[in-house]
Amino acid sequence: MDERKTRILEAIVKDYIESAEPVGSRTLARKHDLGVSPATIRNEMADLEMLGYLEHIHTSSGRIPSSKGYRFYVDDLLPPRPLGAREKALIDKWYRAKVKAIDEVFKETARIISRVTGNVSMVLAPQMNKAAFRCLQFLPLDDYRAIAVLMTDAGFVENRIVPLPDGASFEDFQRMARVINDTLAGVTLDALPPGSLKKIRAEIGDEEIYQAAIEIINRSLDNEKKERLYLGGTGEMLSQPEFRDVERVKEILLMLEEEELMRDILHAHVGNGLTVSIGQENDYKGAKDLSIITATYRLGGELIGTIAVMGPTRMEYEKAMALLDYMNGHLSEVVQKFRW
Amino acid sequence: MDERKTRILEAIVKDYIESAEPVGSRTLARKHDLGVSPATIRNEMADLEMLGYLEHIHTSSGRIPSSKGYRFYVDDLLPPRPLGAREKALIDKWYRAKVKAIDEVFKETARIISRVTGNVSMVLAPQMNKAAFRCLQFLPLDDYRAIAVLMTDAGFVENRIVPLPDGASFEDFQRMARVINDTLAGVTLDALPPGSLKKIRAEIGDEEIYQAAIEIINRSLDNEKKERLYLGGTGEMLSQPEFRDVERVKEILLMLEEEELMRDILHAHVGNGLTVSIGQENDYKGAKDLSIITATYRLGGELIGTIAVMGPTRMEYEKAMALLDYMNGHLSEVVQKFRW
DNA sequence: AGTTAGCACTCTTTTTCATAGAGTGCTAAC
DNA sequence: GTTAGCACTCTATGAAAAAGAGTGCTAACT
Repeated sequence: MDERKTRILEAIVKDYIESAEPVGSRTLARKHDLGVSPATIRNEMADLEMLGYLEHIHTSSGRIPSSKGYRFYVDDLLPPRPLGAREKALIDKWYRAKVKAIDEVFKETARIISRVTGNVSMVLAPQMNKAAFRCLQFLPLDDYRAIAVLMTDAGFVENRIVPLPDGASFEDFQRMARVINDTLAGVTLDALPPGSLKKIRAEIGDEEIYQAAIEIINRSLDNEKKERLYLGGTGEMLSQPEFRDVERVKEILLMLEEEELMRDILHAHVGNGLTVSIGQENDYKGAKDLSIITATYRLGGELIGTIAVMGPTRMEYEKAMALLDYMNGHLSEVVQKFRW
Repeated sequence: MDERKTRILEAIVKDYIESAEPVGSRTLARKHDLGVSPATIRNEMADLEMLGYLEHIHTSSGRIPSSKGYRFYVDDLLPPRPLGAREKALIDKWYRAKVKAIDEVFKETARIISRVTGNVSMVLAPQMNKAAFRCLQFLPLDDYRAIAVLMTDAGFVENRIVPLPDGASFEDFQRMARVINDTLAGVTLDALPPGSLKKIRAEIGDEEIYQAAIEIINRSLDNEKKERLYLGGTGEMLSQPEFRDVERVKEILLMLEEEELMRDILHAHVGNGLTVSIGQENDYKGAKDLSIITATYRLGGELIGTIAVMGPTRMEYEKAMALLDYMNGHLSEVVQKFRW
């Protein structure tokens, strides 16, 4: 990979990202001032194809970048470019206007991402079990039931209706809450230390109430393991010429509707900061011609959520990465603020 | 509209719903045993077109039903058919397997509807302000803040972080909660009787705490006026031949992403029980070639939510209506159960 | 040895044209 | 009132031709 090959590859990737059309040697020579003739470019292209950076649809159409080509472009050619001040200001303004509740932060984040990039965006809201336990309270409902309200570090409140076991009174539950609060304060929900359960059991005494307590904690965990997924831009996506085929669109929409699947895909891609996964590199076979960029946000060093862009491999990586990076910082900050 | 015209119109609508192709006289005569020749059918078709029940794309293609044609079909020709026992059993089973929390009832309802009808489905979860106030509680958070938990009749719990005004203690808040609970129990949130506010004010005494109380109630209302909208089947929809055109699909997806808009559309269509709105009849211009069927569910006579199917005017009305009717009853029941 | 011009060849896209098929509308006969 | 027949219209389909873009290779050039 000498200097010239690099420049030509870069030009091809850029052109293709812009035009969505296979790039030929002549056009390339005309548009970019590479200082060599189309013939030379053709030779270089043949080399680049041999090396696996480019692909050929058929004998006589221009080249398109392969996954490897994009990979090289993203890793070695893209200067990390921060988002422009104007865009930042716009985003901040949008947030201020739209966001009234914590839920909406995620929704609007997804919206902004899809608007700016023209692709599908996904936002995984913080997982409760990754957040630390803060406090558990009960509210009386009637003689048989109470509402358990569970709060975490990240500003989330979860509630659940729980039946009172026979013979237990609301006061028993209050006591149970006190014990649990004392024991679990600050503990991460997905890693309850085994000792703490024993301690709770000992403190509570009554076996039936202890079972109820465990039940509540487990139920909350159960539900919250499925973090909320916010999707945006399914309509936007159709502007991309690669989705002119309705069948393909259908496949993708069906995929997007499988929340479980999308969560799995996002989890698989989580890394440190920005992660780019290009075409073939994706594990899921329905995404072999898609690229996924993810960014993760943290709270106190602990990973609690993910935002992502998904689009055709021919994607404006630079823009998407800069945006994701910014939104990520933003989101971390917002979640931070909601911490108490 | 004599007997024969009616039969012919019915045959055309059914054929068109099934095939999505304009229906011609010859084919119609062959498939249905109408006892008359194609020529007669042609004459009748011409009449039906004159009367506005049928339409013509161009001189020599078969007829397709107009909005008026569908309307006649739906109103006068469709026998109200309940859902088959097998389907019902399937749905009930599905619910049992999938639904673990109240949220999921709505999500899965949307999913079932879109699966069965092959169209987009929408479910509006109960509005809090249509439900009756049940109880307000506070949980201490830190020295400056508390969590207000608001519960309603319909089984929903809403929480919100509220700052304690200067000089107020948590005990003041507890007292305030007591007053509010006593005063507002059973009152519908969107119609707080003016007298009750005065009463609360008098009881609380302290002006600042009173303001905080009002603030909390208002904020909750504010947020809950936007009931949750669950969407399903955007992928399913693409199986319909009328959506072979990507541009059209894009428009619809963009429309569906506008939650506000969708809510408005649903609200506009709400009636008693099943409502069918066909093509032109729709107010929103992006839905002029779509039909929307809605059903509303109630709690104690009060309307609290809506479920809907949206698809091309060429829709299996019979199936969709039967399904919606069943799901509706089901949902009313579920919400009822969650009542306390 | 690297670079370039030239040219034959390939493959796609677009256009044109002809044809087949489905359907209508009208007239005249039943 | 119903039907058969027929001319006419419009669409869909497919073949063939032409245009366009691009490659790969060879030979010439620096």
